[in-house]
Amino acid sequence: MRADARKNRDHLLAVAGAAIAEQGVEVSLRDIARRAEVGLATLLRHFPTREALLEALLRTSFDELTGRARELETSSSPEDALVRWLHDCVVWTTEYRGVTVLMAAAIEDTESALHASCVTLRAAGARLLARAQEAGTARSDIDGADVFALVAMLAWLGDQPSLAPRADRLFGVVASAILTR
Amino acid sequence: MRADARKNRDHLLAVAGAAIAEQGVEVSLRDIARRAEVGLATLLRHFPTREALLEALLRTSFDELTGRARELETSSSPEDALVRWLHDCVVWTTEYRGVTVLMAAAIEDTESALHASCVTLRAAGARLLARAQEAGTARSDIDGADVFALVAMLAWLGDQPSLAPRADRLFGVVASAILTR
DNA sequence: CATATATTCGGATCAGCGATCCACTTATAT
DNA sequence: ATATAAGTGGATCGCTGATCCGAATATATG
Repeated sequence: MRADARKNRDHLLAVAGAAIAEQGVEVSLRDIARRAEVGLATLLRHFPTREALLEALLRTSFDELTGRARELETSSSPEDALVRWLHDCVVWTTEYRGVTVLMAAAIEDTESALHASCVTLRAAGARLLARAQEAGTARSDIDGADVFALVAMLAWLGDQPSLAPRADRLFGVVASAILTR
Repeated sequence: MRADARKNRDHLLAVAGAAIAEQGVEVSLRDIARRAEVGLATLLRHFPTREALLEALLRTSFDELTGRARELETSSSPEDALVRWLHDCVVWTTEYRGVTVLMAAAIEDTESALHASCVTLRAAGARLLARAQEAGTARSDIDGADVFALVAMLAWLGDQPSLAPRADRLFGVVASAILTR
């Protein structure tokens, strides 16, 4: 990649991160391009879709979350590990208002730039769930896809201004439903 | 209202219902107007916002749901009444893909045409919850707004094609979390 | 260093959206 | 039959993301 292109790409990512933090993932791509003092076409060549832009922006976060899952797998009791990781996931999404809908769409769309990351995340959750289930502390009638859906639900809740104040309490309610104690 | 206007209004409602059933509540208003063989301006005069159109379209459903709540209040045990009504609410939203987001936005926006209906719905749920709480069969650390949020979460889940297959099972999980048995 | 060329850029354009304006039509009351 | 109030919808605005292509430029080569 040419040096000037690399510079534009990096700059766009930085600006996009700021814009999304302010306005959520549905922020106008034109706005991002304007704020980066770059043509819209330039943004769209580097990141042909909104998903592609997000994938580049969230790659680090995704890696951190899967790493966190591995870490908890050895450092905590199965039930604590599961609940803490779910909490980490939900908290993380609050930084990217609106990302949940895109992730839900991506996990079954193999063409989406976010697909692989979402599948990896779901697998990490499934491992933690299986561990708790083997220990007998998580209900056995749910699977990794259910956990992914539950996280998505709670994350979506946090995205809705009117419902967000309930997010913490309802996380507890849902967590208590997953555990068998 | 002039007779021709009334006719247009009714026709628009019928067409809008069909269009929304096919494409969800985010269907293009221009499309609805086109299918009704009417100018976009005409649709927008009868229903100045998407919320206003939905309000007219869903008024009957809203009334049915609140009526159903009253009915269950006398015909079923407190816990059955609560769970069945929640289920009715979630099932109902599946007919109007995407309506959950608008309802979540409307419940705190007193300007929204959907506001009153949402508040009424939340109150109906709060009554059923209180009844179950008094009977000691629902956890006491949640309130009507929490129930509204839980229904919204589950309804949203049903709107996401990739997560919808889990909706039934997770309804059960959430329901079991509300009840204290 | 000068030049060739492959890459990158972004203004211009397109079709779509909801919102608004206003000249025109039409139902209805007198 | 006519006056008038009510209703209509084409045209236009600013916005969105997508695409095209002539212009600008970084870089490799002579």
